[in-house]
Amino acid sequence: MEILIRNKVIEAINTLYGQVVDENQVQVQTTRKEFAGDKTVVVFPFLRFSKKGAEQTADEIGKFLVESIEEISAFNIVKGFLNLSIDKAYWINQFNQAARAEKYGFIQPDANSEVVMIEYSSPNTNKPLHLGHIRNNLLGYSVSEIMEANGNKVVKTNIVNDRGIHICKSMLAWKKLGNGETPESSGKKGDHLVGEYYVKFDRLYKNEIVDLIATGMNEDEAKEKSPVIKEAREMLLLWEANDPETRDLWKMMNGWVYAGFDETYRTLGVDFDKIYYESDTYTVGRDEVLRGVKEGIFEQMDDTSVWANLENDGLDRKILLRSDGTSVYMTQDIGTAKIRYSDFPIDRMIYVVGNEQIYHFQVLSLLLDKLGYKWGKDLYHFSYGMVELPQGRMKSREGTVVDADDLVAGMIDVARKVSEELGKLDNYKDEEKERIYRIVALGALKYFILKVDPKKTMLFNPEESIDFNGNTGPFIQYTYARIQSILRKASEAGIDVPLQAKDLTINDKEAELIKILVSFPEIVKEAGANHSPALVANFVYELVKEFNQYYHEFTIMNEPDEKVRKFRLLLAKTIGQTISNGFSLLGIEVPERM
RNA sequence: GGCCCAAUAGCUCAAUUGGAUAGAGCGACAGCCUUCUAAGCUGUAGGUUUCUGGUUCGAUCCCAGAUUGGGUCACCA
Repeated sequence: MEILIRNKVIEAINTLYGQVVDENQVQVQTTRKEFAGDKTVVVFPFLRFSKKGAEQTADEIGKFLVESIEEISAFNIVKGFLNLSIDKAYWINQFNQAARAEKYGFIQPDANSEVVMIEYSSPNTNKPLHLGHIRNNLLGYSVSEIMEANGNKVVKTNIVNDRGIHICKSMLAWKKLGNGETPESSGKKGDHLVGEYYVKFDRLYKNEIVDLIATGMNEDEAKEKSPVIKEAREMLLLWEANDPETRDLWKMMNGWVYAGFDETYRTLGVDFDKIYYESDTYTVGRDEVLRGVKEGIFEQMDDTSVWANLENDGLDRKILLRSDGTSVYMTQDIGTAKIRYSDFPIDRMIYVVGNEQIYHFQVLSLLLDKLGYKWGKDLYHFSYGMVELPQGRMKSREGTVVDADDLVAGMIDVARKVSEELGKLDNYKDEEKERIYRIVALGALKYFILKVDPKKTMLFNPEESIDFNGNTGPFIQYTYARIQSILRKASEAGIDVPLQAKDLTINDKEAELIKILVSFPEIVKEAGANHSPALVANFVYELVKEFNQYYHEFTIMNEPDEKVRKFRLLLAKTIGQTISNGFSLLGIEVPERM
């Protein structure tokens, strides 16, 4: 409709004033609620063509549009804004399209669809997942769903950083202090257990530094000379040299971590189509770097370390291989990229990684380009903002890291408490109750995180638990549950919900609801273009808020006019479906009752 | 210090990408359950959109500068 209006406006200006205007000079937008009308054309930009006042120009264009577009029945003018009224029949027709489709607003991928690979999560195997990872995982999963709803073939991928000096640190601490402790022997979740040893290493290291400084060494030197850090470095060399004992220990401890991660991923409801491990890709990266040296793209120093000089690209020098020959993060990312492109026919690559790594991805993009990969230049770094606590950034040293598992468990406790107080589920089996608590708890957490613009830094206050009232996941789930309750009542009463609405008049509130509802396809598209789950979240909230007012103001089941009653049932059902579909894009489930 | 990013109600976030009187939730205050689930609905209070200039018919949005906060510039990841 907006496109039609835009074209007709261009036509109007051409016939009325003999001028050709560019398509993007014509602004058509939904009319703000406080004014009469459905669509608004901003006429200010056309005044220089008409050489007339705003009101008169609007009037002339308005008359033209009423004549040339059948669905436009009337218009009004406020200042330079031309508000067009569109027939309710048009909206009912639009509504029927929404009611008819099972996945309204979604585009099915086909053979010609682009293949989009989305990397997210990418944990290190030396510590458990925390709140920052949660934002990453939820965004990654949701963006994947959104891209798929936009008709792309999506491959969700995860690169596990399973090797490197940081992994050796936990291994070393476990070897020194572990006494053979395992997840089984201690009853601890594997990733948490390994995380404890990473912290223990840090403590050892710090103590050694303090001791060395006491002997008169300066800090930098102490950091280099500490025996335990030297041991860790030796361990990394042993690991890269395939030392069996080191490899076995590594495999065992990583195994514990993976079991822990799997559990957390399952709880969060995220998954992957293909998981890569840095231990498999870093050698490919190293070979690529060495090829770069041979071809004169990178330079090797006398100490054998390899560097990329990006000063001509406005960046710095970047190390690619250490003097001891071991790889760094960047080396691995080069290898992973190469392998991925040979595994899949990737058209677009999206990295869901925090904005602290903007520089890293600028460099990666350049390096891949220099190595001759044509896709290097247009990799997309989906750079999201940090999650901060009221005191600022999470710091493991200060023990302020919010653990992912603890957070989810805490949310479930709150959901249980709230639900028990309300007592609406008293007649249900414990198993069913627990299932609903989980849905609601995760709905609260996910919505809380996904409703904010991914680019922005967001604040999380662990002191105040996430709300269940107002603009929240549970509020939306609750509305969905109420709709299902109505539909159950209708079904019990033997009322069939019609498939289409026809031959009826709708009230203003219903028209308003339909207008919001039918904007969903546009929202899905925008969310895809902007990689923004927040747009979907805001849409669903607006829809639900409007529906709750409607629910309060009008009765559905008790409506005496059968035709109206049936239409309202269809309206409620369609809105329920859209809530569910919208939430599915966020990875949030909806309960049938709560 | 160089570069990058942000700043909107007491708090957490929106604002159709330059449009109309800047909106929600939380918190505060006042109402609404004999009525399809009150995790709901209604109302009141709350704003010099950090500041100063500029561009424009029109600026929360674009530009310049300042202030404040954050990120990043490692043989860490």
